[in-house]
Amino acid sequence: MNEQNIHPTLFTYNSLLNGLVGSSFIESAERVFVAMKEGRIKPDVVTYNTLIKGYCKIGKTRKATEMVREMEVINLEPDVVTYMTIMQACYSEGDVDCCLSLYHEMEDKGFQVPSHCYTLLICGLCKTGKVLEAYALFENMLRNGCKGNKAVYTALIDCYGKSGNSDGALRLFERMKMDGIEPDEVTYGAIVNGLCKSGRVEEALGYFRFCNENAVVVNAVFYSSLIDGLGKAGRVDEAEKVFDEMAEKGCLPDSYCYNALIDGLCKCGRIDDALVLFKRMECDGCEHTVYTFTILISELFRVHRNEEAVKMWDLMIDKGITPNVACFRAFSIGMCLSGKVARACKVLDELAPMGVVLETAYEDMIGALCKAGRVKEACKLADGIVDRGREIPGKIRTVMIHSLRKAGNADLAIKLMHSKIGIGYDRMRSVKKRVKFQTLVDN
DNA sequence: TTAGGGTTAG
Repeated sequence: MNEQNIHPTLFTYNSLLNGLVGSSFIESAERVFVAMKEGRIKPDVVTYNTLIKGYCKIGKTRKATEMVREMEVINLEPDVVTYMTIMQACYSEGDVDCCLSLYHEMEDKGFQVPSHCYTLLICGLCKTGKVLEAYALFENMLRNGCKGNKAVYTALIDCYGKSGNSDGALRLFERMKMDGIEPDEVTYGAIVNGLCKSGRVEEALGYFRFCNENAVVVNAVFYSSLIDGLGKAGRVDEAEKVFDEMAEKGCLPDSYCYNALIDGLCKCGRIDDALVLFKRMECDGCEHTVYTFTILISELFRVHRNEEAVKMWDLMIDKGITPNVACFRAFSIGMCLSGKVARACKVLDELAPMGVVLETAYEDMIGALCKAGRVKEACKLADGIVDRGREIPGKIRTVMIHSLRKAGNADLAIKLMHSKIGIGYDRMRSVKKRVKFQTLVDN
């Protein structure tokens, strides 16, 4: 046996490292890595890439990036795999800017940019709604000899649809087929969603029929878009039919489907049917979500069933569902307009210790009151907010001015702009004369 | 021995 067979080779080390990283034994991998650096066989680019993958896998993208710098220090050139590993991690974290800068770095270094790199960039840009940049990169991708793929086309189609350009989406759809890429249920889902969002429900139904006739199995995402589109177009009876049909076809409605139908029923004034479906949702084993509650709370307030709306809110909190900004907006606006401004503020205070911070809450409440012409109550609320030191007076003042202007009350907005209301009160809340908002409507 | 993507909501 020669020496090479007795001692572990670089290949052995790297394989060992890969196994450890694959099982998320990162600390053991680090020990092996240190041993390599101190030993006879020095780490190579594969060693580094493997460890970088390990860091990315456990969410330590920063540490992974530091490893690249370490490579540069020892004159070990990072390769395409190094860049792609980190880019994949950035993509998973939703950091498209990081992906872009890695891409530019690769280009600067003269690397052959892999097709998957373009895929990640285009999908990332589409997710953030940057349709033009995404399309420009798509053209780059083709120019550089890469072929379009299902994910790229679907992401672009979805992004075009969401930006209100369904015609652009349909053109890409045709191009995709010409390119020899077969659309699947996800692609059709994106098409249907885009069409529904721009009110082209009839065409969406056409694609639905096409899928049914051509053995394209429609999934719950597709159904939810269609149910939502039909409901928003006031065709809730058809939405109900589609909803029932999906279960018959063995596709269980998920919370998106329930919420879309509940919303459609509300929009058609069938709140009681919506409440029945709300109960059925739970019985069918489908969890209520913050969206379910938001839809129902808004609608109950809208039809002045205020008590029930409040009960709905309490039920949500009892169930441990955390309200988001939109949900609290629906609740607080309803409360303000039904004259319970103080109660809405109290609820907001109670949410803070639960770790729920709703940044625009006061703006929404002041805005709703101004819009309803209830400026006096808006002023009282504004004073209350400043009294409790919840916001700096200057910000509340700006909010009031914007709200008044938006509500068409330009006279009061100008009066507030030129007055000293809210000013003269410093951030340290030392006692200083402060002119109350209330004085705006007192005389 | 090292990198893999896309669709749903007020």
